Amino acid sequence: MEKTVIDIEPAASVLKLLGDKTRLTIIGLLKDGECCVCEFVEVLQMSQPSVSQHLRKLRDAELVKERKKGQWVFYSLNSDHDAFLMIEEILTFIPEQKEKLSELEKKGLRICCD
Amino acid sequence: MEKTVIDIEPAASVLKLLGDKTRLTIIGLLKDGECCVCEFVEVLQMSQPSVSQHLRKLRDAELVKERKKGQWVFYSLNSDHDAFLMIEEILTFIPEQKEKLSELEKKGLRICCD
DNA sequence: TGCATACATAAGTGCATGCTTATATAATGA
DNA sequence: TCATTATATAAGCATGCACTTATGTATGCA
Repeated sequence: MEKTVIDIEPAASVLKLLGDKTRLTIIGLLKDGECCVCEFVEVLQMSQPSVSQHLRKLRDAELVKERKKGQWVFYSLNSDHDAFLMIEEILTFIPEQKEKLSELEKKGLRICCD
Repeated sequence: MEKTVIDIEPAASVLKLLGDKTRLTIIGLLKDGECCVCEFVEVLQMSQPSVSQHLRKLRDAELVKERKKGQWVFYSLNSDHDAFLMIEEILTFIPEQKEKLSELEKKGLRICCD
């Protein structure tokens, strides 16, 4: 994929969205594939409405896509976004988040979403 | 320089600071060398106190260093910061800001600070 | 049909943020 | 010494933001 220059204002908007611990963790989790809302709630140890509201911001900015399957909604990174490469690059600087998901599995809490 | 992993929380803090049009522009300008406050004021077309307050946030986070020379204060990127490499990487995705400085010079407004 | 589950949305609240105006500090130069 | 220039800081204000609680919506299943 070709590296695109992102204007200051949209770039700042994306960075602002990433500039929140919760959302940065969400994006970090999505690096390794899609997740459903209930997984975020478990991993982040936050209320469901709070998580939903963060996801809405990310979706409004089109940083993530949603896929509905049954009663679940799966979120994933939107690789078509202008800032996708920048986000991927940023994610190389933060710790792997998928470990949190495997811990979930150990606890048997990743029961939903299949 | 060795690439360091930055924990989620400090990473989010840095991204939050960059997630503002004004501060992102300031950091972009500093990529090409140090600038003094009056230059920022001219380039950004903002009030001096507002610029100073943004610089203070960047300085409090140690993203930038200051150097006093006469009545001027020159700011520069702090290459010792844990997030320096990440910031440099992010800057490769946004437009060059130094053009704004050369425009200043054309206008003869980069008179101070020598 | 009715209940449970997964998720979204709305409304309210407290705190953070970015600006403005006014003033302080510090260096320079007449 | 006094005015000027460069910068910082303080206080006030309007807006934004992240949370909570309460409720709405949609799907699945007995």
